[in-house]
Amino acid sequence: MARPREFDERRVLRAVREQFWNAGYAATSLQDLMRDSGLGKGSLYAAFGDKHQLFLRALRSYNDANDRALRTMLESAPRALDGLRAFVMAPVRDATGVAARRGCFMANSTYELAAADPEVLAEARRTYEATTAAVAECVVRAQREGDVPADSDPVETARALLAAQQGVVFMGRTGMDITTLTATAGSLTAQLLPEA
Amino acid sequence: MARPREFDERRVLRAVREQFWNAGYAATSLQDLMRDSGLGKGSLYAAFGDKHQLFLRALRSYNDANDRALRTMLESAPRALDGLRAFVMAPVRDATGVAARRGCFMANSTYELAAADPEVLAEARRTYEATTAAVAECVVRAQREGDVPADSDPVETARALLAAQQGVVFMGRTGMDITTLTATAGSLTAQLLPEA
DNA sequence: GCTTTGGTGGACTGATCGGTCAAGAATGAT
DNA sequence: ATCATTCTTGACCGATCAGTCCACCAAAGC
Repeated sequence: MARPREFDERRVLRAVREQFWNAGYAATSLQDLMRDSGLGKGSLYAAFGDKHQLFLRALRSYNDANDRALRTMLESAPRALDGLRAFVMAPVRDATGVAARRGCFMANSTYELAAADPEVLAEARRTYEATTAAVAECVVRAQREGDVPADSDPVETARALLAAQQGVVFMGRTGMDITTLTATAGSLTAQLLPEA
Repeated sequence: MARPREFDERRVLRAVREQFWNAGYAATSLQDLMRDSGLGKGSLYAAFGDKHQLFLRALRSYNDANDRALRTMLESAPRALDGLRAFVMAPVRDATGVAARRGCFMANSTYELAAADPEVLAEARRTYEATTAAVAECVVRAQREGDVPADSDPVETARALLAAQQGVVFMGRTGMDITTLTATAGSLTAQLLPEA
């Protein structure tokens, strides 16, 4: 029929996501996106719509990938309690501290845009509800395994763990050194979850 | 000597801070600042320097005011433990949820700029170290009053409480309804601090 | 090999950005 | 009243922005 696309959509989305993640939405220009994706303006617009739609595409794919990874991690943990601990400690998993400074793409976007951008706000809510649900499910398993008190509310516990995790993400964003940050995350984990 | 200023510097800083707080740095234009402050471009530049310097001025004055308010609150608490609880619950003090959605000016700014702006990063570190110190001091008092175990490290405890508080701030920013948010904050407080 | 279809990339546009500057206005000093 | 000084205002600047558009081109069907 006609000329086929010369680019891989996923590759483009990945490049674009890195740029938005590093610099934020407003501080990323179309020139940056063209450079990183290797595409011209016309191609970007034809394939993804305007800057805002492209951003949402990148954000959603990031969240979906994250959600899948989280569920895999939680489900594959030998004991559910280990999964919950790893969840809170996830922001400090990179021992160099680079990842901690970079933060979470969704969290960064929420802070920058959620107040003024309904679509980003909706995506934030959707994502954190999905995360809460996955963690709550893991809490239920931990209760079955006898590691978490049976009388605690799984969803409420999940929300507290998520808030704690995001607190760690935030402290990382302030440039706190990774050693101190890891200690803080560990201290939160120890107090919010039963000891082994 | 010469013509006196027609504006009150603090009034201008307050107006400017509100705008930066509501919209963020990049999304605030000089026109917005002129409208809200009532000043012309020339006056703003003569009095505060460029947009970035003006932003830093607003941010620092916000942090200083916050720090004073925090210390007053902590010191005037009848029992130090009450002060610590109030610290974690502060983000949900406004029962309408409006304040929770708006978040914290310093946290918003950290997420938007700290990765790329060394001055904002430095201000973030300075602020959170000051906050940690104030909270740690209050933890020491709580230990003296017998409400917090004497063997826990005050600074480490303070960092965990700060991270938890910022986690609550973040959840508020995602638009979580104030009732759920308050429950989450309460649940964190209950687990991180001894019951009354 | 010609036509058709859709992808590509860069020139172009109008708007808006942050920042400068000069001319005028208001004041205190003399 | 006059002058020196500082503040105020808005016109103006170059740069950059997101977004449009079109000439060109590559591939598939005939």
